[in-house]
Amino acid sequence: MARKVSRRGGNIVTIHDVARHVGVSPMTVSRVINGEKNVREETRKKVAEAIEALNYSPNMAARSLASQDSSRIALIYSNPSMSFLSELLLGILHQSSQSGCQLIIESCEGPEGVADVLDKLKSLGVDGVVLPPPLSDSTRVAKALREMGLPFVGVATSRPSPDAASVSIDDFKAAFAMTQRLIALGHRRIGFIKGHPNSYYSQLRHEGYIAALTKAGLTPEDKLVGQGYFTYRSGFDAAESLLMRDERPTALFASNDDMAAGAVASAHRLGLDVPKDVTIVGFDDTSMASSVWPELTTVRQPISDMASLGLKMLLEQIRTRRSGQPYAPVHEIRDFAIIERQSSSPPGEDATD
Amino acid sequence: MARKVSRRGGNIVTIHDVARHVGVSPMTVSRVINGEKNVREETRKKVAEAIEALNYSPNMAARSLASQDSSRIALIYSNPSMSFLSELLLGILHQSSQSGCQLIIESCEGPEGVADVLDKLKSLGVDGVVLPPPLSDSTRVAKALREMGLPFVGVATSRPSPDAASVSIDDFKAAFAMTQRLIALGHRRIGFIKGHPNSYYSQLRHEGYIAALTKAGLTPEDKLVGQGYFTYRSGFDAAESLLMRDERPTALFASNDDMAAGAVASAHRLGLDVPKDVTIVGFDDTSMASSVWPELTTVRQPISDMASLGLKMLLEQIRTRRSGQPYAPVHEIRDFAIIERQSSSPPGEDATD
DNA sequence: CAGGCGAGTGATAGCGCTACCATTCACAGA
DNA sequence: TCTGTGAATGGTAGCGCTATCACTCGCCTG
Repeated sequence: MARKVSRRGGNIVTIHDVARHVGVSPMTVSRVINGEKNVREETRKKVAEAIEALNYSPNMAARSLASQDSSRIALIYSNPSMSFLSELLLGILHQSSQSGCQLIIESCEGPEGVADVLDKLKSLGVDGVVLPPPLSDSTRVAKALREMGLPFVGVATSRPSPDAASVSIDDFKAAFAMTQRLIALGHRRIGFIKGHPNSYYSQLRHEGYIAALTKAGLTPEDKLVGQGYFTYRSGFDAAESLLMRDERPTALFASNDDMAAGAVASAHRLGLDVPKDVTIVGFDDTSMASSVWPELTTVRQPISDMASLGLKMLLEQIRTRRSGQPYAPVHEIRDFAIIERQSSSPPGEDATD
Repeated sequence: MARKVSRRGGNIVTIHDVARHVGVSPMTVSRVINGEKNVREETRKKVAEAIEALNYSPNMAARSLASQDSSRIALIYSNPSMSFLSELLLGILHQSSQSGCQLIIESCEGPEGVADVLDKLKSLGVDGVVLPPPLSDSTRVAKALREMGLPFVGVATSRPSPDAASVSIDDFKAAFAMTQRLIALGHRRIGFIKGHPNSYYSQLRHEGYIAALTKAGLTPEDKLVGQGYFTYRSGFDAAESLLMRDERPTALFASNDDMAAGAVASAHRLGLDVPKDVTIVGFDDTSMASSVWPELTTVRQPISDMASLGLKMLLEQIRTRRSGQPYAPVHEIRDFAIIERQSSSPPGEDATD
C-alpha cells in the first residue's frame, strides 16, 4: 500500500492540506473556520477560497475532541404528535450536526417515567436537556431539572419558566391573527372550539380569538364557543352542536388540527360543504391538516427553526455556565404563519375562486 | 485552578482511569469496550466492573477520530409522511449514536431535486445513504447512487434492488394476514381500496388481499375493489362508490391509513356507523390511524427497528467495502403487526363487545 | 529612540481513543 | 531442548483539530 487511502473514498482533506495550499499555518485556517477575529481580511479570503477549492469539510470528531466542547444533549419527549416530533428532530439534528454535539433521544411515558429518564440522564452525564411540549410546560420537570443543576430549554412552550430559556410562538397573537383573517374574509359569526382545559395554550388561543372579535367590534358569544379536548372526536362533537344551531356560524376556528379535522367530518355528516357552507380552520399545521380533504387552513409554528434555535441557546447556556459566568435565561418568540389551504373562503363561496 | 475540571460536570472518566483502577493497560480496556476477543474472561469481567463502578462512558469523538471509522451517513427523503419520518429518525438516531456515525439529513423535492442532493452528498464526502420510501423504490436514485459508487440501503422498500441492501416487511403477507383477520371476524364481502398504481406495494397489497380471499374459498370480485391514490380524498371517493352498491361490503380494507380515514368519513356521510355497519381497516399505522375516530385497525411496520437495522447494515457494508472485500447485499424482512383498534368488528356488531 | 502594545500569525502540545506492532508466556511438536 | 505458535497484554504513535503561548511586526507614546 503506497499511501494511506482511507475512509470517505480517499477524500481526506485536512486542515493541513488547506494550510499548505494557501501557505499559512493550520492554526490560521482553524481561525478562519471558526470565524475568529484577528485574521487579516486578505488571509481570510484566501483560506476561504482554498477551502472551497479543496472541498474541505472539518472533521467533527477531531474538532470536538480538541475543543473539549462536546456536549451531550438529551431530548426527552412524551407522546407529542409524531409530525411535531419529526419536525423537531429535523431542526435539532440540523443544529447538532453544526454544533457537533451528541444527541440522546429519550421517550418517557407517564409521570413516573420522567423520574426514571432523568435518573438515566444523570448517569449518562448529560449536559443539557431540550424539552418539547407537553414536558416543556411541566413545572414538575422544570423543578427536577433545576434541582439536578441541569440546564434546559423549552421549545414551543406556552408557559415558559421565568428562570429557564425558551423558544415559542405567541399563541395569543396567532389566534388573534387567524381570527382577524376570518373576519377579513367576511365572516361575522365565527365559532370557536376550545382545547383541553388543562392546557395553558388552550386558554391563550381562546383569548386571542376573543380579543380579535372584540377589536373588530363583534360581540363574543358563549354559544359560539364549544369545549374540545384536542382530539378529533371532541372536535367532531363540538362542531356538531355548533353547526346544528339555527343561526349556525359561517366559520369555525378549532384550537388544533385534529379537532378541525373532526369538525370537517361533522360538517360533512350534516351535509354541509367545506368551505362553501362553512369555513373551518385549525391550529398547528400537523400532518393531519394536509391529509384531510379539504386540506386545512391553519396556523403554522416554525417548529424546526424553534428547535434549532433552542438547541443553540442551550449550548450557549452550557458554555456560559462552564465559564462560571451567570446565565440570564432568554425567551425567544418566533413568528408563526397562517397557511391558507382549501378549508377557508369568504362566507357562501368556494375557496377556489 | 487546582485540577482540570471540564465538561460534563467534572465527569471526565477516561479509559485511563478505568485502566488504572483495574491495573491493566488502556488498550485492554479498549478491547473490552469493543468486545474484541483475546481478552481473558477474568480480565474482561474486572474491567466491566470498573467501568460500571466509575460510571465510565466512552468519548465518541475520540473514538471515531482514532478509529478513522467515522462514517458520514446521509438520510435523504422526499415528502414521506411526517409520522413515518419521525419514527425513522428515532431509529436512525438511536443506531447512529451507538455506532458513532455522523448523520446528515437532506430533503429533496421533485425529481431534479434528487440530482442536486446527490451532488451535495458527493461534495460532503458522504459514505453511505439511507433511503426511505418513496426514494427507496426509485430505480433512478438507485442507479445514480450506484454510479457514484455510494453504498446505500433501502428501508421499507417494496421493490428492493437486488444488488443493494434493504430492510422491509412483506407487504403481500401483511395484506394477506389482515384480510384473513377480517375473514376470521366473519366478514365475507370485503372491499378493497387500491393504492396509487405507480407504486409497487399497491400491487403487493392487492395481491395479498386476493390471495387471502381465494385461500378462504371466497371469490375475489372486481366490483368490490376501488382505485385509490393513497390520498384521503381518493379513499373517500372510492369508499363512497363501494358503499353505495346494493350489496355493500361489510368490511373495507384500504391500502393505507389516509384512504382508510377518508373511507370512514365517507361512511359517516352515508349515515353508516363504523364499525357497526361497516368495518374499515388501513395500512401503515401512521398518526392518522390513531387520530381519527374511531381509531383505525391497521397494519404496523416496525419502522424504527427497520431504520436502525438498516443503518447497521449500511455501516457494515461500508466497513466491508473499505476492507476491500466483496459485499453481498442483504435483504432483511421484519415482522409486521396487526393493530386492532375501534374501526373493526364482526359484521353487524359494535367493536366494543 | 526605548519601551509598550496589540494585531496577526506560527509552533507545540495535547484531547481520548485505537491501529499496529512488540512482548510475554504457555504449551505443542520436532 | 529448541523452536513455533497463538493467546493475552502492553507500548507507541498518531487520528484532525484547537488552546495556549510565543513570536514578529508596525505603530504609538513619552
